[in-house]
Amino acid sequence: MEYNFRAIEQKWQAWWRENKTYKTEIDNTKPKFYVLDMFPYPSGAGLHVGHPLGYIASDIYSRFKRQQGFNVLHPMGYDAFGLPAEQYAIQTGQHPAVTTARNIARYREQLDKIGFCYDWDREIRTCEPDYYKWTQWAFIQMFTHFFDTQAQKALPISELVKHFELKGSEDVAAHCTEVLNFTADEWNAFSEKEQQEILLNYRIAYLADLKVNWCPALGTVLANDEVSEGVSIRGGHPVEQKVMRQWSLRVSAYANRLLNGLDTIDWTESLKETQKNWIGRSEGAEMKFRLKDTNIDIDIFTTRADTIYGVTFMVLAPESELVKTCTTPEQASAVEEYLDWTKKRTERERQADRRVTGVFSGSYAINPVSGTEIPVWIADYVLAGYGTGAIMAVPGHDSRDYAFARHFNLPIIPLIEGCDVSEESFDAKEGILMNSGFLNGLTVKEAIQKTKEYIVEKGIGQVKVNFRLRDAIFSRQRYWGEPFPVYYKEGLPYMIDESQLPLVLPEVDKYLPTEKGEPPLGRADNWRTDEGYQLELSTMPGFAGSSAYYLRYMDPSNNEALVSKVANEYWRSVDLYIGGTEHATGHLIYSRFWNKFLFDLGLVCEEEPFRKLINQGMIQGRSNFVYRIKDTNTFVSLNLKDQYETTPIHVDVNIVHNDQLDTEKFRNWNPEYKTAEFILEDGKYICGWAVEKMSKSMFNVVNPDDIVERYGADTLRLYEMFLGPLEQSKPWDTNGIDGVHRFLKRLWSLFYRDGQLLLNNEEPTADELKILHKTIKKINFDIENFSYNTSVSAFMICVNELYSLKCSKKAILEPLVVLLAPFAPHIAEELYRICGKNGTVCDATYPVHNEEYLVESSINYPVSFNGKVRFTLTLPAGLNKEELEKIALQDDNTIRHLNGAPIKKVIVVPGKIVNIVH
RNA sequence: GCCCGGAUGGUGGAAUGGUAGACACGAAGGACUUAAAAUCCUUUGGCUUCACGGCUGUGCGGGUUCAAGUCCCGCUUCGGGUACCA
Repeated sequence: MEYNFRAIEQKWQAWWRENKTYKTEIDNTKPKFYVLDMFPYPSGAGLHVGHPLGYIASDIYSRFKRQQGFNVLHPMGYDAFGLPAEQYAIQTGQHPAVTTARNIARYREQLDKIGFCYDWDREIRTCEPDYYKWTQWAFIQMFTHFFDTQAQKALPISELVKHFELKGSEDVAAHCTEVLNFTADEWNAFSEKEQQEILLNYRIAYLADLKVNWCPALGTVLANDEVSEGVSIRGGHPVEQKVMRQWSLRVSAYANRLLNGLDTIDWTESLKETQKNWIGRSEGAEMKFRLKDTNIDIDIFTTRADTIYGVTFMVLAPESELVKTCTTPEQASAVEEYLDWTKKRTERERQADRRVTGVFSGSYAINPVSGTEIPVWIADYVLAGYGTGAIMAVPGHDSRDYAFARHFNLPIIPLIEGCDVSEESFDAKEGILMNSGFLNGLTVKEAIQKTKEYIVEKGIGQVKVNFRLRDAIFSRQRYWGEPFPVYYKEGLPYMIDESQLPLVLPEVDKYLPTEKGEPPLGRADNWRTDEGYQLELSTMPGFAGSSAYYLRYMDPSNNEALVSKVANEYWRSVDLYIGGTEHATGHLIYSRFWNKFLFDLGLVCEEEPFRKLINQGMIQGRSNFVYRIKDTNTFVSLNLKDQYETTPIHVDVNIVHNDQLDTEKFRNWNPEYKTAEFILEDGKYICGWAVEKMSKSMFNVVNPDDIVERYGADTLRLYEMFLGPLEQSKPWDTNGIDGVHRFLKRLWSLFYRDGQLLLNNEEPTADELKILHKTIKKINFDIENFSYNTSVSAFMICVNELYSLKCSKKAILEPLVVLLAPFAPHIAEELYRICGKNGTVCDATYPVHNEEYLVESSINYPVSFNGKVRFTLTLPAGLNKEELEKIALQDDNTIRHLNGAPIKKVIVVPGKIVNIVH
């Protein structure tokens, strides 16, 4: 019997399906383990070979944990709402639901071929009403809650209303968009409309006029993490700033908890670092600068309170409300001109063009500490959205202020002893203060502290922590997303009743904005409540559906709740989450926020959703090239190309094997090459190669189906792991896959050769036991450390050694098969049966190594001279230092190497090495 | 600019401070075969030597150590993230 991977894999995939091998239920007799993959967006292109990398890694871990006796939850689903399906719908008129379903079917077919142990009964699709009902439901909860800054948690908005009724805005500890002041009497006298408007200022899901990232090409606003360098991440379209009334989530309220929570989870340092930077906590001081001859204060935020004596001007963001106040009649036209100009600039222009620009407002402010009079400027290097939208400029010690001061000829005062500010500012937070009144002689650190105390004491400021993290804009002017459970009455938003959920996405005639410029839902017939109120026209963004999906897997068909208490308390949180690093500032922030919110409401029992997280590296493409001789249809092999003038041309990597071109296939690949001629080397056409992005246009996309067809799923799984460390980016190179396939064939040949079953019941020798147990030890260690590439080599070494011993003993091979099962489940299942077992190998107990078999009777000692190894000595284990030294020094080789030189020192490390210093 | 990763043969990559290059691909040679595929065996960092062996070698320059790919300092370079965040 040959290793017939096609028959074996089909057989076991069918068997697993029929026997519901991967069905998971709550089982209180077993410890749980939750392994999750970041679910894919089902694109039209299907899976390429890079996608399954993380899925295979998590699959191995799931199977390993199951064999260790855990009850493993390992689900899969689809992040099915999104822009590409909608863009496709605009082009073709096909309903995105149709194309999405088709893409999902294709994904499923591809996934099934790889032999994953997903419990498909738990599959979710974010675009299904049964699923997005809970996304809408969560949104309603966010609307009806506010964030109490004292308690640091979400509380019902009704409690805030109670507070307003009794005390007005006094002593309110609620995270808000802007600080409001009103008395209880005023509150009670407000109209319903006024009250509702005020409450929006506090709700966790709120509607507000915001400066947003507007992407005209996509016809929608985008969140900060969906924009990079002034263009949209999806599609690369320009993004501009625009004020619009939008739904937002008060993520910033959770900034502190999002930051602190990082210390409690097992994520890579680099990912935590990225999140820390994104959250951007900075501790500083807020200070009031009085506008000269007025009673108006300008609030500024600074982390360098110590530099207060070096402030030579102030800058307001162009959008600041104080711009009007500060602008004098003489400067009015110049200021207006500047504001017009900044308004017209897109975010991209602003970022690309770092010229120093700004305008003097005409006003002066008074430094509250030194009493100095300083000019107030307006410039767009100060951002309205951060801090107070105004700064005190210290050109001596801030490079942006320095550039500004130089450009407009404003004074620069050095504040640190010995610093040179003639060419550039001194930004480092170190040194001894000078020119700074009562701060002179202090270190920067001491001075910051002292200034803070001083301003608090004098009532000119307060200590303040600022976060960079912004609230998440939650509206998209698009069709293919979750409808908001919102209707409007007199221009104010209200939630539809929870009993009305899900609010199902309506049909539209076209997936484009209306003539009036409303979002596509404006085209839907009767998009109103039963009472006739207009429903919200925007839909939710991509991250809405992915923010709590891990909870839904725990209890996917529950109609009463997002997740039942029982299911949540059993499965708790994700123990291992594997996915790409590109979600560091989007999904992984939003779902942590969402989970914390649900935690505050007592709906989930764990505050952090993902206990351990691993980022699999990106699989890059490896392109192949052929070299066409200029103006001909003749192609020259790689190593001969320098003799001609050639043009490199991308060639489909699927017609190249080990860099050798299949010239016949090449002729058929494209009619243009039908008559191609080749100049060969050694009878072969060798292609050049380069590592590039995996994409259709580079002809380097490799489809997992093709690999499965040619080598089988087990080979694909092993090979993806064998490529290199999981977390490292690496090019996909099919060269080398033969080695992994050969390994499986060789393993098979320990059982069957030339049609003969070799498997026997003979007693294993000590050597054979040592090989097995050494492998068990190594594999267990490697799996726990996610070092799957070295596991695969360990399996190869094991099989090679057993092969050379001609070992076909069941006592050795059966545990080996169980050990291999997480990596190559199909062949393992088949061989397990050949060993005479009945159940599935998935439930076979994972082997544990026995140290007794690993004891070495002799040790190979390298003997080195001045650290250079010259020869080795094979000596019995258990010799002590003195014995080892004596033997080594007496050895002929030692005498020869020393050649009479005196010995200075001998280092002996028992079990390791002997080093002779001379 | 800042932050985080990398850099080891022709290639992918191994190596708790202790024999650098495990394992695999590729290449070369050989066995089997009418032939090919498959399989098996041998060699394979570079230089040098008939050979034993020697020299050299983990991006570059220093250092610590009996011993450095591994630790420390200073660079070079390639990826990734982030960017007027005061």
